[in-house]
Amino acid sequence: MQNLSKNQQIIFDLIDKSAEPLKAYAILFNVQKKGIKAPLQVYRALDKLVEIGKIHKIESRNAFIACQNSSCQVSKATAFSICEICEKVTEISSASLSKYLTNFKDKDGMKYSKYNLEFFGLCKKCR
Amino acid sequence: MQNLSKNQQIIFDLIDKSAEPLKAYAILFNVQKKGIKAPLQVYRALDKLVEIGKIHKIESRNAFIACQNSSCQVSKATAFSICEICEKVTEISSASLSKYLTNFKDKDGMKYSKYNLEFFGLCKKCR
DNA sequence: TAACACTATGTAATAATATAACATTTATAA
DNA sequence: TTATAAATGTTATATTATTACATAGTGTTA
Repeated sequence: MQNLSKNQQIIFDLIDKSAEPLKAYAILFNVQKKGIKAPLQVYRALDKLVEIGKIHKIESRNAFIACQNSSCQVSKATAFSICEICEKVTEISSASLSKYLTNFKDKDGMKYSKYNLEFFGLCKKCR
Repeated sequence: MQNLSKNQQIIFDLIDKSAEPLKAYAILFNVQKKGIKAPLQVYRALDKLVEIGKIHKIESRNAFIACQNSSCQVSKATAFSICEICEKVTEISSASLSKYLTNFKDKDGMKYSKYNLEFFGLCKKCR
C-alpha cells in the first residue's frame, strides 16, 4: 500500500475521524486552515482515496465515509445502511451478502466487476 | 394509479422513449419547446415520478430512466446494471435477488424498507 | 355552489456539487 | 540523472439542485 500524499492524508484524516459522511464542500471548509483552498484539490484527493479504497462515496448523499472494513482495499463491493431520519451511515460487512452479490449473474449471464448497494431504513435510535 | 399532470406526462414520455438514462438538464433542454422553461419544473416532475415509481434515479450517474419493471409501482427495491464504457443501463428484475435483498437483515437485526443496488461492468457489446 | 385543502405550475434567484484548462512541483523509477 | 508519473496550485466555469414566493388548477365536502 502506497503512502498518501499530503492533501490525501489531511482529507483522509478528516473523513476518518468524522462520525458521519462528509460532503466535499464541508471538507473544503474544514481543511482551509491547512492550506487546501480550492474545490479541485479536495475532489482530486477524494477521487484518489476512493480509487484506492480508503474511502467510499455514498452516492445517494454525495458524501464520503472512511472504509470501515479493513479488508476492503478497493471499492469494488460496497454496501451501506442509511438511516433516513438521522442520516447515520454504516458500512455493512456481511460475507454472505458480498458472496451473493459478487457471484450474481443476470439473465444474460453478465457478471459484474463492481457493485454498490445502499439500504434505507430507520436506525435503532430513530425507530 | 392517479393520472399524471401535464408536466409530469411530458417528462415521463421523454424519459420513457429514451434509450438511455437522461439527466435533468438534458430533459430541460428537450422540453423547452413544450413550455417547460425552468429547472425547478423538471425537478418537481422528476421527484413526483420517482415517488410513484414511474422512473428511477441512477444515483451514480445523476440520471433518470423509466421503470422497466411493470410490477414496480414504487421505487423501493431497485437494481441496475451499468456498462462502464457505453453507459447503457438496464433495470434488473430478478426475483431471487429482490427476495434476498428485501429479506436481508444486518447484524443488529435491522431490516430495511428500501434499497438501491447498482452493478458495474461491461455490457455484451463492449466486452 | 362555496369554501377548503391539496397538488401542480410559473418565475427568478441562488446554492451546492463537480470539472476544465493550464502552470508548476514533487516523487518514483530506469 | 533524466525521464515519467503523480500530485499540487490557481482561476474560471460547468453541472446539478433548491429556496422563496406568487398563482392556478383539481378534488372534496358542507
